Amino acid sequence: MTERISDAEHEVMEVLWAESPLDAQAVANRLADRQPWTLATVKTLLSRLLAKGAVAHEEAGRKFLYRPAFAREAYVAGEGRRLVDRLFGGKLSPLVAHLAEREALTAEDIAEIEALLREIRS
Amino acid sequence: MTERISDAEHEVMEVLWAESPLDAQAVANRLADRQPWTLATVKTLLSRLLAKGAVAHEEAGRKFLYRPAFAREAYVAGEGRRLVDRLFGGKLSPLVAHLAEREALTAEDIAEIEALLREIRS
DNA sequence: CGTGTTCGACTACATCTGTAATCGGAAGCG
DNA sequence: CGCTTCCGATTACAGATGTAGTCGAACACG
Repeated sequence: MTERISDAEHEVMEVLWAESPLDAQAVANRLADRQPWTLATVKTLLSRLLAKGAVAHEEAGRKFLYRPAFAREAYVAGEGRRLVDRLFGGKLSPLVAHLAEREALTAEDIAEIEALLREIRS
Repeated sequence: MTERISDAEHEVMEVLWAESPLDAQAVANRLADRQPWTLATVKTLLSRLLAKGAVAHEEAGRKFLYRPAFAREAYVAGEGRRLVDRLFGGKLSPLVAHLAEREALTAEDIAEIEALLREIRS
């Protein structure tokens, strides 16, 4: 939403986008192989996300089930826009140019993007 | 460099990338129409950037002249990569797809990117 | 030479972030 | 009905960040 999501919080969001609703314990479990956080840490992050309105919780007995408050698509689009605005004056082509120049897009990547553009143009 | 640059610090970097070397006062002046920061704030940001190794200073009499320690190109490429990694599993095409879908690229934008890709492919 | 000006350096302080421990109440076990 | 356990809520605390004031030294002006 309007509130910015930090890196650590983002990790939690990814888990919930992959599967939800989940309780705190479950979220911590899915995070286990990516991050060395304790359950307490995950709980804190969930609370903060809740306060920021990035996740919603639903009471299930004595515990909460958390789910994202918006789709990953929306988040990703927002972050992408933010970056493109900050670094490329809002224009997409320079981003493509930069990454392309430095990262050597595979032929497949190029084909994919070209197909995309063709579709948009029509 | 390895050190992350914050949003406020980034604003300062932009000024220096546009023109350098500049002393603190000059940087504050160029920032004036973008940010309501006082000279003191700008000085703090410059010190932090110095500590992070993002700018270098050269003594000129009793004052310092600051200049970026690396090209904007490098910074931009790094940030772009960071975002693409975090949000798109390192693949560029989904980013293009998302932005394209939501932002309605102009015909010109599309042509530009296509030209770019054609060039890369060859 | 004295005094106001100008710098950078240092200090300040609230908020956000990363990371976690503790506390009080509810639930379950015996 | 007690004791253990599990949960969310509260508290903790260091480092980063946004934003800025103060201090001591060097200069410039008169």
